[in-house]
Amino acid sequence: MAGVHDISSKPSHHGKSEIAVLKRKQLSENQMHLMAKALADPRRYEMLRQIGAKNSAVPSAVPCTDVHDCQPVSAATLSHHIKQLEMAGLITIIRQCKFANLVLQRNIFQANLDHLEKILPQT
Amino acid sequence: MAGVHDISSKPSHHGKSEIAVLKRKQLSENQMHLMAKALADPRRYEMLRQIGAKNSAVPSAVPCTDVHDCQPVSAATLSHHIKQLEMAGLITIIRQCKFANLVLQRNIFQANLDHLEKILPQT
DNA sequence: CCTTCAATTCGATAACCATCTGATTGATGA
DNA sequence: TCATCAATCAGATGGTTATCGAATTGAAGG
Repeated sequence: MAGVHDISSKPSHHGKSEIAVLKRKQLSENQMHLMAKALADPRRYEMLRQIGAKNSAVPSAVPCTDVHDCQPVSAATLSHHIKQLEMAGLITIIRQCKFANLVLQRNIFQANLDHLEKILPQT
Repeated sequence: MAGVHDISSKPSHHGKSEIAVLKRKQLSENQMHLMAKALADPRRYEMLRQIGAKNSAVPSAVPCTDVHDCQPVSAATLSHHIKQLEMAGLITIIRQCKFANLVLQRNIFQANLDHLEKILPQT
């Protein structure tokens, strides 16, 4: 039932660049949707804030265990949320043997915000 | 289970202005959360786009029926989504007897985006 | 080798929510 | 007055997902 009311129709004469633009647009729409879903959960929102917070020794790489210490959930649940954040492109995971370190992808985050602003025409 | 891991604790010596700031902060956090949830549903996202789209006769007031024509859902479902968008502060409803007209609240929308950007420190 | 510990995976459960149908309200016009 | 139509409400249902415990993997350290 998703996409039933698409714009579609307009079958022909796309130049290659037009198609590329469409694909990129759809990609960012999808990214947007993933980010919105990610931020819609209070726990993930909090986690993302922590990961993005400027603090401590290493700039911009937060140990997974630090995040766990701040969130009263099981390791399984935490892992689940981290996967969602990663799939949304909002964080990357740097693995050092046993440990996972989380990095906020500010460029993606910002790109999605910029994309959202364009909902407002003639700002 | 929501809010279990709050910042809280720190019982004393708040100046009045400090409290006001806290309240405002919490308000915008709540607004943020409502907006994220609103945008996380593809249908609501599409509706908001349409309401925000610059078009047609009246600038910035879209008849509810126009939105319904673009969304293959029942009137009840549409009403539900409109309520969510309104509760998130993203639209206001102007009623003219039988009809409802929807207006995107660009200032609220923009304010939430600005608030979100602050997740990224030292941009 | 065995233990420990961080992280992931699996299956189950409960809560949430988008959606529907049907009933209701309130305004319009014949 | 009655039929119509936009919008909302009430209740039910199905799908999605946040959460858990238990089992698994993989890397260190004794």
